[in-house]
Amino acid sequence: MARRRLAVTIKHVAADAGVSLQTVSRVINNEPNVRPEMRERVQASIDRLGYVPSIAAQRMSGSKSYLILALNDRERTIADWRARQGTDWVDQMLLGGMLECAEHGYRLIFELVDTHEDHLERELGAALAALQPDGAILTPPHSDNQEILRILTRHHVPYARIGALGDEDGGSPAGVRVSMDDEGGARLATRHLIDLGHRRIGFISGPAEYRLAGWRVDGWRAEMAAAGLDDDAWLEAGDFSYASGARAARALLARAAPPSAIIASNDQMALATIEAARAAGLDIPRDLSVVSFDNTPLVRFTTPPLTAVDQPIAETTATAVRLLIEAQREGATPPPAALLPMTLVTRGSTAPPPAA
Amino acid sequence: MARRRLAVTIKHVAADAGVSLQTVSRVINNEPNVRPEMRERVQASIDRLGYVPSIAAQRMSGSKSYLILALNDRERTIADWRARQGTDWVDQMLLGGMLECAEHGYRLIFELVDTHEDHLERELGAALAALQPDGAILTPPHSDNQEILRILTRHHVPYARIGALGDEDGGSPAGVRVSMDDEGGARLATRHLIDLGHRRIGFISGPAEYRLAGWRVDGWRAEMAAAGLDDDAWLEAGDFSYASGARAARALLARAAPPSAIIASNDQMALATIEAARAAGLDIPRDLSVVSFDNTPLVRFTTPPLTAVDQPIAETTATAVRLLIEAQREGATPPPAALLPMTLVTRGSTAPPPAA
DNA sequence: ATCAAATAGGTGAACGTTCACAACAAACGC
DNA sequence: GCGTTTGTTGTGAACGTTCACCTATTTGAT
Repeated sequence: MARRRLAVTIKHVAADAGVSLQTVSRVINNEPNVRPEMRERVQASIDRLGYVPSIAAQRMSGSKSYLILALNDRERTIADWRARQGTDWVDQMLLGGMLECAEHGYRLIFELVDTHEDHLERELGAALAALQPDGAILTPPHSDNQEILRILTRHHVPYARIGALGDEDGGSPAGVRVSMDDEGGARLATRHLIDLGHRRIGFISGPAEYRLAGWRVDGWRAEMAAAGLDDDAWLEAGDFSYASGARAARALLARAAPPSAIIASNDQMALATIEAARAAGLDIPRDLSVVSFDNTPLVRFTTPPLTAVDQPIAETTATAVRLLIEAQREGATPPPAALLPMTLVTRGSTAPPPAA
Repeated sequence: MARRRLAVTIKHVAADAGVSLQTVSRVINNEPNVRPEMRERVQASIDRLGYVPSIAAQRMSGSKSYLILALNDRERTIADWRARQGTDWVDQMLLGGMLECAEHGYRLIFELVDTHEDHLERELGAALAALQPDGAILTPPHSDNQEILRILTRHHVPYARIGALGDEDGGSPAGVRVSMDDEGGARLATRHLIDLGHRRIGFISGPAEYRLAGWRVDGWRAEMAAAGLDDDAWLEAGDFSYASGARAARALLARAAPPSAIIASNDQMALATIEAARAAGLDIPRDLSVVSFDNTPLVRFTTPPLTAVDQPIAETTATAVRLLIEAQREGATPPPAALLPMTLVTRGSTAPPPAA
């Protein structure tokens, strides 16, 4: 089972170029105080031998580990995966983060921990001690988990919190924040419908415990008010599930003055809305316009394909990674927070309202 | 910027327990020749101090890195991600592999490399040298890329090839193989329809260059033949795209004796089949039964929800990881290949054929 | 009782890299 | 011309762990 040394190390390069280890190290890390001709000679040796520094050894001697952890809850992730739903954000998140990492020579590690109180400290601590990452990325609901922030701080691991728009991170100034503009997205959708001529625009909200659900309602309300339209008459509560969306859509369509357009706070509820409308004999978009939120692959294959507000999920993680890495360069003070805009993807489910 | 030493190391444990470093190391790695009472005492110190071995240091001294690479093509991955399609397998793959890794104290790293000839050697080599992983997982089409296999072999990194069912890996016996039983899945779907009473069962195939597409056709053919049914009359070629599925479905439905059931080789073509049938005024499942392949989240939200053959994607990666890790234990000789069964998920799109 | 083998534990070096510091040369101020 | 700064290179130790080897102690066979 001899799996021994054939890797080319810094020593080989040093010998080949006829310089000391330290000089090679300086070239690798782009440090100053190396004569250009020397630098070239060393670089030539590096290229010729195909030398690549060992991350393990670098980490050992106090340098970076070039690893960034993306923290996720083990149980929830497993449950989502078993149910084959709701994990779509995972690959977008991952890819966004990974590509940005790769860009800078870092690696993203998707770390699953048990976030229950009695295991969190041990599991997260173990992961941090074992990998010694250069940063961590937190997604909701962990972005607001004070215990996690505390542990990260104790281990001196800088973090980026995603989707935590609030300023309430009183005692934890160590992290950067990256958010999506949920309110702006809702405004986009609402304005699009108003521009098409709609006056009665229904809204199916998400569960109150999700702060982003509230922001989406806020955006719709603000735009309705700006256009002088009554809003509260057409608000129905959902909880992001298909069933709740169907219920809310039926309730809206049963109104004395039913809306000519409906915005659903996520894709599943939008799909439910389509079905409910179809069951009521309505044609989309002739009789009813529907706008969705999230823009998962689901909504491109409905009939008609759904107009949807697109969340920049991948960009969010990418931004988090970038801010984290930039913060490592000493002297740099990156902005403590970033807000990413949402966009509206117009497809076939929206049209002017039926001539009344 | 002092980011210095507060980590608890093996030295602290040794001092605390009053033994040598080596003894602690023996306890950590469950090696023999330690008295039970000694082992207990050391373990107690470990627990009390919350010690976790540093993976970087372990790797340094010739032990494992506890990292497994999941190789993917950078360009294709990025393209898929941009298009927001076809990446669903990514998270299933990742999660399956990651959970299995976590189970054994390993980590899965999703590594994107440029697989174009002139960059492959350098990029892959750099990744292997930098991370020194204990194994690599290859998915189609990389499973059959001889250049990749060669590089991995040269770096002494064991690998698992997914979806490479063939025995044609002449000179590369170092790897294990994990495949899904595409043929068996197609047989399941076909038999299900036969059991429901269908006699004319159409099949929409995938592109010929995908070997799995051929295996699916084989399964359908075998089962049809076993039931004494004519097959070739109801085979239409598709290429996994929505458009090709629509074309194939229309062709099938236009036959003089149209099929009472259609199996599509993937989900997108199944969706297209539904639309084509609906456009032709057919009710599903009353007039036409439809079975899909892949079982992505898409098909749970159609009307009706689709009966589908489920691919054990996550289980595939998990198995690959398990075989890879088991192979590390010396003396162990894991099976060189595993074949995972597919299952049929019965939903609302299949029913007995209309009484003729 | 004697000697060989097995078991339990310890010691120093090694892994590949960077850090702190020393050494030397060149450039600068006066 | 002399001390001082600045730039360039080298040296030895350190990081945290395991490996190879060594020394006791215990066990067992004769």
